[in-house]
Amino acid sequence: MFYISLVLSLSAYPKIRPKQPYPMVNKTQHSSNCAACNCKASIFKNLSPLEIELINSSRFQVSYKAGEIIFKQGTPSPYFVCVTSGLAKIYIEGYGKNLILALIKPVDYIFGPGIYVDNRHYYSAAAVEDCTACLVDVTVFKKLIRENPDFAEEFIKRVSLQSIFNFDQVISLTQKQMHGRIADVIFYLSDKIYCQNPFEMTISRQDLADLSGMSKESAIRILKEFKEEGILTISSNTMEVLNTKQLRQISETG
Amino acid sequence: MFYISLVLSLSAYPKIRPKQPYPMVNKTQHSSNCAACNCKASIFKNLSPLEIELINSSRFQVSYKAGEIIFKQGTPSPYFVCVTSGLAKIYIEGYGKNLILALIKPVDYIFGPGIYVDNRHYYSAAAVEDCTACLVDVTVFKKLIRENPDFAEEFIKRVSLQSIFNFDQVISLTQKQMHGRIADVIFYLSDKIYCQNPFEMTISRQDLADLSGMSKESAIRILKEFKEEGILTISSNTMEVLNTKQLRQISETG
DNA sequence: TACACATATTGATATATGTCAATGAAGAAT
DNA sequence: ATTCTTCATTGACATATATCAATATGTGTA
Repeated sequence: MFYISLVLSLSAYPKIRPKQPYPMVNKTQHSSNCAACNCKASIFKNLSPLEIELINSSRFQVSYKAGEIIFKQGTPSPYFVCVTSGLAKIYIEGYGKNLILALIKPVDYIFGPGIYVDNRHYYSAAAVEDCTACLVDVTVFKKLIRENPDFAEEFIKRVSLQSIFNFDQVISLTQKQMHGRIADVIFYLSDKIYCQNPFEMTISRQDLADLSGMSKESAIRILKEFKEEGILTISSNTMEVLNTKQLRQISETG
Repeated sequence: MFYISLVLSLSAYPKIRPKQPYPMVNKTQHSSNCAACNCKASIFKNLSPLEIELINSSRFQVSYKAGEIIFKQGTPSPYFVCVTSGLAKIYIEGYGKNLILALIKPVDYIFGPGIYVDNRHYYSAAAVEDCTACLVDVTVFKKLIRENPDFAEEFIKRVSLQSIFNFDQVISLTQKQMHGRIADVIFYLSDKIYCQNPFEMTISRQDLADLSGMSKESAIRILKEFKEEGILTISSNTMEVLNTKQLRQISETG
């Protein structure tokens, strides 16, 4: 499905975050100015210095520990969330299980479709690794959409890209068997999220299952088969794809 | 993902189109002016008379016979398509089978996500019943998005509504069993598309299967079970839901 | 160290669902 | 009418996948 949300992943994943606990900082703290920030989401590239300052003035920073919920499906949604470090997931809470729509890494944003409808979240978001994020008031965001056509166009473009990504996702979920779906998720992780080949999977097996729309046990079994066939190795959550070509073929033959 | 596309369904379905063959009119023909047209898509409500005229001047009308392809996944996409009569479907051609993302009825539009990306279609569209449609040059559409913030905001709102619809669709497809999925499709047809209770199903069983992500045979079997349980009746493609409450429960229990 | 707890793994089993093949029914074309 | 073609229906069967239960592994804490 279909396609899906207003989230984008365009930048490279910098470095795997060590699992050391962060100090909890949940109070508002204006850190360095947006204009000078190297964690600025690329969607803001078309904004003037004045407009950046507008974003900056309504912005505040929050830290989340791994596992913490960032926002919950059904709740009101007054913020544009920009993930500046760590890894988060957005997921729909369905009938007894979750479907992960995407993983969000720095510097990407989370901006649900409810904001232009009824100001509610239509999916939940949670920190997979310890995260920091900048929150921006949506009214500022909407104001800029109205006032800056380049920004509006860029936004629509990103929404469109996300739709296209989601088309592939729905087809994978509804028309491929488990092997193909797991293959797709592995490519998503290695190419789009961790962007390395031997990569440390900071997501759980349950998350892997929620990404591929199957039970945790099934996901584990497929992984085991892939190991036995020499397609990949896993040791203590570090996965390496050994036979990309074969994995690609599994993805394509469903 | 469902989650998916830039299509919207807001208006009521007027009347079931009889299956008489239309005269094929595939040449350009400017019919009556947009400004006076009662088939105007509601997304245009915020446009000034001057802007409406801009749409009108770049617009032309086409007829499609049932079964004909309107456009094909992968091809370039220079038009905004507004369905003015009949019924169309948009569908992704996946691995051996299709997934219908939505049915499009008058007066709704088809406007794929590729238009702001690489100008290609990411799904196909075909006439289910005989159709007429108005095509508008996308450059005109994009120009209006840039120049009229109300129109841009309305457009984003509709894209968002579609995303939300697609969330439900993906959850239905990936987390419900066949009975629940068929129930969802029946509600979609009776509440959103035909908008009547005894309604004539102008879509085929294959379409029904492609809407619910299962094989044609399975879809037929579930329908048969529903008939046997007295939930609905079908005679010569006229379906009537007899026990809405039970059908709703089947939808919710997956 | 030992315990408690969460997460990962494995096996056995039930079942939901697709595939294949055959038959029937309804139009369209001759 | 009769043939032809497409679509709908039904049954038999194979299998992909979830569920349940048991065990293992790891991780933080007292």
